[in-house]
Amino acid sequence: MSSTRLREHVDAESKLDEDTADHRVELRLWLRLLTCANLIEAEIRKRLRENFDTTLPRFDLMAQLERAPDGILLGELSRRMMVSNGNVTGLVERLVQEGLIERQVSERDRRAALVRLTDHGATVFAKMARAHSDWVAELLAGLSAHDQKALWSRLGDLKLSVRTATEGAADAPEPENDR
Amino acid sequence: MSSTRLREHVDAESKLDEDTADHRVELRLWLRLLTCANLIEAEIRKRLRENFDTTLPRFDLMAQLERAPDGILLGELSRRMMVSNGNVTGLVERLVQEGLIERQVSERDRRAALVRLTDHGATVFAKMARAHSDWVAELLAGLSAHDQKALWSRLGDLKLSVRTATEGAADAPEPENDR
DNA sequence: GCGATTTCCTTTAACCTTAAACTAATTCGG
DNA sequence: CCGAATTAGTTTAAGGTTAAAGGAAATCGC
Repeated sequence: MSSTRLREHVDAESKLDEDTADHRVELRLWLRLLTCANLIEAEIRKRLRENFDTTLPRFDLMAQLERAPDGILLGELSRRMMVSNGNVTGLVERLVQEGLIERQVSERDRRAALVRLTDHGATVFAKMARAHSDWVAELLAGLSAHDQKALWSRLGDLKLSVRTATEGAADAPEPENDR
Repeated sequence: MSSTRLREHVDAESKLDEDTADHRVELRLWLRLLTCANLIEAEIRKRLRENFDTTLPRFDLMAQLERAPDGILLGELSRRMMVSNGNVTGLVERLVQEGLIERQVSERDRRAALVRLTDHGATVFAKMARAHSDWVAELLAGLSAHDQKALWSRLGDLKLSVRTATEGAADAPEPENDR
């Protein structure tokens, strides 16, 4: 009844204090989004470790290579994975060590290096990818197909909102990981 | 016209191969969720670094302390932050070093240690929290209030789905970060 | 051609993160 | 009381991550 209850409806007032707006709704939304992503990610990391003795970054890297049978440059790889160059250097090093991928210095540009899955790597990745896919489906099983599509669509809006707010004056195509 | 176009409508067939189901929809949803979370998180990390010369984990830790003016045990802190004990040990070490928080060994249990914000830490955190809140609102500004609520609600379903799939036989209350 | 610039990648220093092993203090069962 | 089990934190080893600096090769502009 008192003023605190009323304030929600007094647009004239709330618009005036933009500098002190609390943004409660946005914060809760962001925290929940983060919680969801972290829960799923943690579970997938755990299962990758337990079942295949590997990590999510290595899996992600191999997933990129699987889509590029002819190999891919390190720079392009780091762009697609949205991580730094130095990061890829280390990941590639370890995966080569494990015999899952191979590096090859480019003929026409000796700065550049191509990486691709080895046969063994492709075999291993196929197994991991199937399991990974099943796990994700299992974790999302509580949502109907309709809900999944609705959520996907709303996340599309969110992605656009973030990109718009971030890319100040840019208009770069940007990597599309999720179509 | 051809069979590929038809297949989408042939339920009898798709239900039969559950073992080889491709889970395309679920995978795309998960990838998009991850992309959104990563975009926002990366931007916030960047701004925390540029504006306050700090990191997201430190900010998160201080946010927990701000909600517990009387201090909090390290174990409880690691539970609320959903990270390992050892992780908290290191973060606390650095924040103490910076004079933003203080540690105090418990009187009644000399294994346990309380941490709380220093006055300086509280002042600094207040500034960071306001900025952080504004940033999140800015990034989500492309969504109407209605869309935000709808997304929040769908993420609630998702969270439940993941928790259900994860907590095999458990029934723990679980920390609630986003209410 | 050739110096300046750009591009591709690696290295470095610092931090975050975890699982597993460990230390020290408390509590529990007799 | 005292040994066993539990609990609170720390340490360690390994890895992921970044920004910034650096090295080497290619390209650009005259």
